[in-house]
Amino acid sequence: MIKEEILKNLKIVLKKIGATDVEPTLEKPANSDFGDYSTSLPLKLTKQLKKNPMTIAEEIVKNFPKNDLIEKIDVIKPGFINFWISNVQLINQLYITVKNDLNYPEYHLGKNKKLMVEFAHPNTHKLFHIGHLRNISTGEALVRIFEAVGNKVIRGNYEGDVGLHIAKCLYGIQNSKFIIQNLKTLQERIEFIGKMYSAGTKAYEDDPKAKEEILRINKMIYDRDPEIMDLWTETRKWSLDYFDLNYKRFYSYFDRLYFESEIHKRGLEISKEILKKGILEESQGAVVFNGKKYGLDTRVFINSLGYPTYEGKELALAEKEFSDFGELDKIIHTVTPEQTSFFKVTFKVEELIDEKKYKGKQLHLAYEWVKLKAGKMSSREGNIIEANWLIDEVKKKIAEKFKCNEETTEILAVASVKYSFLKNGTQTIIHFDIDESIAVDGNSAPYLIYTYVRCQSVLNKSDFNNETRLRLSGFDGQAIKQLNNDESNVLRLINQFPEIVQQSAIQLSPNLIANYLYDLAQKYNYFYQKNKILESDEKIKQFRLMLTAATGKVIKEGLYLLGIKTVDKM
RNA sequence: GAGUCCAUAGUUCAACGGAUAGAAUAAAUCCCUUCUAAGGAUUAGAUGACAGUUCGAUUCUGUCUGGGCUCACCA
Repeated sequence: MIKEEILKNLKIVLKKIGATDVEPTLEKPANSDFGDYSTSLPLKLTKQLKKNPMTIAEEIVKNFPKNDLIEKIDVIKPGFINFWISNVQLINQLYITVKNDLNYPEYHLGKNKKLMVEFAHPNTHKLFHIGHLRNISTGEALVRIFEAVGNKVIRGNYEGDVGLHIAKCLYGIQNSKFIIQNLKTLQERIEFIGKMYSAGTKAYEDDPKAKEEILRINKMIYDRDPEIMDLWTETRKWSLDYFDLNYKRFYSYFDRLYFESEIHKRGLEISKEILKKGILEESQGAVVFNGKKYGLDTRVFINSLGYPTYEGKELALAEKEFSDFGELDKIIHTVTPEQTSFFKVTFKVEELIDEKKYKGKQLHLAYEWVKLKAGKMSSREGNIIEANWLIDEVKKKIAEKFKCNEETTEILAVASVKYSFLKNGTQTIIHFDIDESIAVDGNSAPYLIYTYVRCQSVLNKSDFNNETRLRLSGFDGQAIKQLNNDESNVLRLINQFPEIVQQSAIQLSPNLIANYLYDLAQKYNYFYQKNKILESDEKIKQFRLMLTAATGKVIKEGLYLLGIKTVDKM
């Protein structure tokens, strides 16, 4: 990597001119007039070296080793040094991009190069809504990005299949007098349990008797009472079958599904053990963690009925997750931000249980909500947007506009929705409006995919093949002199791709890749508009075909990292 | 009340402490016998308020204003 090379050289130079204790830094200037990389080191060194920044800059440049990676080094007031990568190097990288598999710089969260990304987290008997879709889009992208930079990543998914929400749903079913055997399709079944959950929730709030009954059902589920088990097992399976279809539709899968039903017993055990050890304490009939001395909230681990809460269960989940796949460097929990207090507390308790095993090993990635522009999404108000419903709506929109076949329409619809989530930072609350939010033009997946298709189309019309690519290995001189601005912009962006991927891993930010791809597509389309490819002189034509091939490859690979498929024809 | 996250064009979003704060969309104008116009070009528009740190602040710190979320037995 050129970046590393420059940094290495800067380090040597700094030592030479007597600057100590400074880590060299390189920035990527927003404005391309300022080179491919730039550093503001001279400005930072003025105090230490007691010289003015321009003098320091000149000194650094004077001592900077000559090499053919760098074409030009500029010093610009008040004290920036700008580096320009040589065309030879850029084209060499372009060649590598087209010819070989893309190679990303590595990034690891620890020595084992192994982590778990825990995501999706739908609860059975409840709707799979657009919030889950954002979660799964984010989680899947993170998994692929971390794999790309050299990690073994385990996909975990913690699904809630016991607890009050289930009891509410089952209560609803028992009181509906509806014969569930009459429900034939999965779709009907899913809609049915959705309605029953709403009915149960309403009864729980409005009717004290119903509440009592629901609590009884809840207890029966925890105790695996035969009287309720059949219904529980059957309806649970409906949900799980449905989730499987969803995961498939969104191009995701999991190495391990964790269920609350499989861990709540152990959660209770652990909570009781650490109560004895004094980590937890009794209070008002419940077992709680008193977080005050750590500046944390007090939270309940065993409720006064003797059942483990979400917190209590989490202890067992952590135990399992950290033992199922050998030693992990990190577990990334992709969960909404209102759980921040919950995770702070459970991480702390786990650390108190076994510092060596847990401390610093977990991270709560608080990705934000998808909110409705007109009010909140709430099951009580019945205005939750189901994930599949949204995709189907977008699909209709795309079918109208693009008139492509079913398979392509499906891919574009999923791509549009995923991309519209992923182009935002994880911390951004998405204000959702069905008419505006899933744009199919502008900064959107169809735009990127269209650009990809355009690249393929050009290549297909050319004689571009392996042989001509190989002939280009000696590509230099003449063509380089003719490199114009449009070509240069695309070329430089293509060179940045591996670094962008690494950055997005470091910052846990898939949106960096999304924005980069959009930038690349824009630059390529501009180039395409202004420059003929197939009708140029042979050498230029070959070079432009290389650019086209690389652009297509990078878009496809970048979209793959975001969990988005491309098509070859639109 | 305490904690936490957030505040950028009309709207929806970008911007590792750097240089002229980028896009999309909405508006106007222009480019189709075309390598896919599902595209491209041009014009106009923004950092909530006040201090501080810094050579330099949208970014860091403090106060204020306005929001979201959380703070004991739901998950």
